[in-house]
Amino acid sequence: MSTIAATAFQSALLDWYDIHARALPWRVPPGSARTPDPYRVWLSEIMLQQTVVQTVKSYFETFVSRWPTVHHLAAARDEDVLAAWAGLGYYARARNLIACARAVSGRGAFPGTEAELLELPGIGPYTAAAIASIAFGRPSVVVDGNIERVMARLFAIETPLPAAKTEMKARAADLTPRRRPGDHAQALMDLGATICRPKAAACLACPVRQFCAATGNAPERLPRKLSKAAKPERRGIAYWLTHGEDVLLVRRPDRGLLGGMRALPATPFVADREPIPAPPFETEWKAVSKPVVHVFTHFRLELTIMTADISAMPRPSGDWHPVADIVNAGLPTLFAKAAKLAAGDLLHD
DNA sequence: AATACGGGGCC
DNA sequence: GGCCCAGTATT
Repeated sequence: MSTIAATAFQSALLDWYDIHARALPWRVPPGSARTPDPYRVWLSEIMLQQTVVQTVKSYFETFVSRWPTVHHLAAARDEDVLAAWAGLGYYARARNLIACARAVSGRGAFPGTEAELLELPGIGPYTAAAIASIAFGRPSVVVDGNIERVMARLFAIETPLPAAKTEMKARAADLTPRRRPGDHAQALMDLGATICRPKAAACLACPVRQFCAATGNAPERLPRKLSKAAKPERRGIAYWLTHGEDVLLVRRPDRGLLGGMRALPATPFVADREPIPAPPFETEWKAVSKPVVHVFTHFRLELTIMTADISAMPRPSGDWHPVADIVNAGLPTLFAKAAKLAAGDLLHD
C-alpha cells in the first residue's frame, strides 16, 4: 500500500473507531485528550495475553479494585495475587506480574519507551509495543493475533504462520501513524475482533474493505497456519484428604505446570504409563467414581481422584483449608474441578 | 525455531 | 473435537 493509501486507510480506520470502539474497563474513549493510566494498560495487556476480552473483564475489575496502583500490587503478598489470578491460566503471567510490579514500583513508575518496557518481566514484543503506543502515545508497531489476521487479509499474505510474522509486522509498520498510534492499534484489534473475525468475516460492514485484497475472496482462509501436532494423553492421581471440616492442600513448585499455585496433592502427570501413586498420607484410599478430564495446551489429562478421611487420627501438619470455602482457596481450574467432584461424590455416599 | 504454558467459548 | 484468543520465556 502506498503512502497516500496508507493515510487514507488510517483515516477510514480511525473514523470507524471513533464510532464503533468497544467500551472496555481499561480504555479511555477514542480521541480522548488524555492517555490511559499505564498501570491499567499494563495490567490489562498482561491479562489479555492469549485470553479473550470477556474472560479478562471480571479479573481486571477485581485486581484494580483490590490493588488500585502498581505500588499496592507491589506490596501484595504473592499468594494473594496468585489466588486472585486462579482460573485465568498461564500462571507464569501472575508470577511475572508480581516481579514486574515490584520492579516498576522500585523505580517509581512505568518506563515510557518500548525498549525499556521490553526489559520488564512478562513484557514481550507485543506488550511493550502496546503499552508504549496506548499509554504513552508512541508510534510503536503493535502486532497481536488480531492484527496478524487483518494484515494477512489486507495484503493477501499466503505464507503460513509463523513464517509470515516478519512480513505481517512490516505491513503493520507501513500502516502505523504518528498521530493517535494507540487508537490506531486498538482500532485494528477491534476490527479483528468484531469485523475481520477468524470465521464469518463481516466484510460488508468493514470500513477498510476498499483497501483489502481478500474481500470477496474467501477471507476466512487467511491467515494460513501450519497444522498442529496432536495432543498426547497423560494421566495422574490427585488426593482429597479430609480431617474434620478441612481438606489438605499443597503449593506446587514455582516452575512448570500450574507453577506456584495451590493444588491438591498429586502425582506427576505422565504419558504412556500409569502414574505411580504418591498419597500424602498412608491410609485407606477410595477412588472417586469418575476421573477429571482436562485439556491443557499441549496434552490431555485424565486425573483420578482418590479420597480418604482421617478425622479419627491426629491431624498432620500442612495447609488445611475448610471444604466449605474451597471455591475461595485459589485453586486453578483443574483442581477446582477435582475438588468439586470429590466433594460432590462424598455427598452422595 | 521449537516447545511449554490455561482455560473457555464457538462451530 | 479442533480452533482461537490483545503472547512470553526458555531452550
